[in-house]
Amino acid sequence: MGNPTINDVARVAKTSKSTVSRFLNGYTVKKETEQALRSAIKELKYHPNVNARRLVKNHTRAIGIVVDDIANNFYSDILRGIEMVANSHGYQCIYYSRTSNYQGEYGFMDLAQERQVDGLILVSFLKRSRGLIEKVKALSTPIVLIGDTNKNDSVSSVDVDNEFGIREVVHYLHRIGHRKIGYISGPEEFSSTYWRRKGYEGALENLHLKSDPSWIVASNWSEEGGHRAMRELLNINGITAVIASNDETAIGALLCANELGYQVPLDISVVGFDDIPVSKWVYPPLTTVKQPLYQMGEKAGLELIKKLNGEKERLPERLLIKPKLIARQSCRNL
Amino acid sequence: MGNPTINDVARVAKTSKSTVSRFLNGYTVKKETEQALRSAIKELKYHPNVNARRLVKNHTRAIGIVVDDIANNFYSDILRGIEMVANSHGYQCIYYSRTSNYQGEYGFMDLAQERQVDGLILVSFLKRSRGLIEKVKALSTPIVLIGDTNKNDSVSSVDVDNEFGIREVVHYLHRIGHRKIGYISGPEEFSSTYWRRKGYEGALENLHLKSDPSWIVASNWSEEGGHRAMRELLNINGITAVIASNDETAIGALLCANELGYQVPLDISVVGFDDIPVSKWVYPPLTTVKQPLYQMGEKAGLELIKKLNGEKERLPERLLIKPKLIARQSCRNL
DNA sequence: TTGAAAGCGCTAACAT
DNA sequence: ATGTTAGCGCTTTCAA
Repeated sequence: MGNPTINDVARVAKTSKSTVSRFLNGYTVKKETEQALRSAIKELKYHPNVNARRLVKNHTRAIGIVVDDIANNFYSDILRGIEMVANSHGYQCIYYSRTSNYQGEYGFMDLAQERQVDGLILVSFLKRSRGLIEKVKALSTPIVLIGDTNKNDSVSSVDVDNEFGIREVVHYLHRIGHRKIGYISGPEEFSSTYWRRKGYEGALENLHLKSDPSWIVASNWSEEGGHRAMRELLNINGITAVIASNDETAIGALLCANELGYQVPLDISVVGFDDIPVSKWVYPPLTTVKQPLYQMGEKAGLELIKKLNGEKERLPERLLIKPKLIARQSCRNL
Repeated sequence: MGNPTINDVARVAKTSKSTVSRFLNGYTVKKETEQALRSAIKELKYHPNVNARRLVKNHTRAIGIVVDDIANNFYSDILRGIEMVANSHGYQCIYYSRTSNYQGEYGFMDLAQERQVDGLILVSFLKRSRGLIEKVKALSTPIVLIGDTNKNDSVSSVDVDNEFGIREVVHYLHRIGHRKIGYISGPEEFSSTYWRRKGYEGALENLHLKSDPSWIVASNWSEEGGHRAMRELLNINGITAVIASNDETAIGALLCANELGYQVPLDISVVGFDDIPVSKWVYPPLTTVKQPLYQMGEKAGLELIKKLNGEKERLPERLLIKPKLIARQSCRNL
């Protein structure tokens, strides 16, 4: 009735279960026993029971990836990156969706504590609470964070260099002649909002460009939000460009400009952030900053695996990956 | 060094491990022992080892969800639906990404065979090969399919009623006066392409509308594809509406019409299928068919759980869920 | 209500 | 190269 076990295999192959186990684990056995083993396994349709193995080995060769919401496709490429390196190192990925899980916000910790996974990667772009960080540090399981990070957390993390990204944009705009640049900021619950705005302000200062608090308007990162923000910004006399802190907002800004009779980029330049797929389909194709999502996943995965292997030489604790400016057609060279 | 075990708990609570186990599994123990147990567990930071439990119980209370690509966000709501019912029945979800997994196309079968999960839900909208179906039927693990299904497969499945969806569209168009309707079909590797086209052809016939092979043009379901297809369709004399078999294609069609100087819906009506988020942002907001994704996930999850519980009364083997027409502004009432 | 003991399917000394 | 044995951490009879 039950599934065939290693004992059954041993029996039909006329050997002992240790030999079966050794064979299964890649140790060499005599040619003839190997033959017998192979045919026994085939005949019985034997498959090892990972639960038994995990119990004795005390590791799972699985890593847990916890996201706020599995149905949020913004992570997609990050997940691909993690899976890629995890698989190529013999690790399986198990996803845990934080919000949709009825075990609650910290339910993912059980994954580690109950020994379902050997390590954890937490991906979230929301600001992480002190409580979360403390809990995570108390865990004996190796862990790495993707997204909101802090130099002082003493837990490994990788993030986009948001500040750098926006700085690049400002410099680009400056290079092609813009001097009066507006900024549409994002929701405060995302840490990137802080860093991107910092990039904007810092770059203006570096370039000795004029700035004014009224040139920064907040939005909720939605298309409508971008639309509203743009309407305000367009009132500013002499403004020639606006930087939106994400693509949806930028698209809203584009639409708004259009409706109000402005031509982009002739009358006003706009640039976004993220490089979401639609950004190249809108009219005009949006100049934006491409997030190195896949690469972030790779780096985080690699870092976790190094930890799991107890390797000493590792990536910097807080790794910031530089995003890349994608110049398309939404900016005018003055 | 090692993690605390049930034995440690027994020792500090001055009782036996069987009692600890019973307590952990919800059996009642004496008031005092309960107290002792609770404080021992807390003191030791004890967490049960699921691998040991799974080994003896011979089930995992986990279901595997296998998708073609975890990074394809089209499934999102399906996953949400499955997670929802799975969690509320005490099951955990484990995701398995088929293509990105180096274990190969059938690697997901190990999930079941190695007893990592109690059941499997396979979601894919690509046509499934005979080989896959056979393998899956041979599995002793309960399984349900989402997406491409076949009445004769004798494996439970749920899918959208694609034929019904397009039929609704044709009837709607007919009701508002359209008589000459073009159709942009999709790639043959998706089973829905077949059913949707069947819906189009069947409805035309039912309504005694004229039809012509040249009114159906194939596309690859991309925006560019829709663009190209539309250019052809626009050459047809007297055509007043075109149905695209997905939203991206419909958006391409919209763009094409615009570029060629047609006004939508004044000069030509267009409707899509899927109701992807952008479809309401485009101009004009796209009339389309909303896929009951979340519901499909729920139904499939429920069906699997019934199987796992050995329940007799179950959903029909092949469950087709009706999608819903969302009338927005891309169709004109003639 | 509790404890003792057997056993889930596997791995890893240790011995041969 | 292989078999014997002890155990991984838990659940579940069975007896008390």
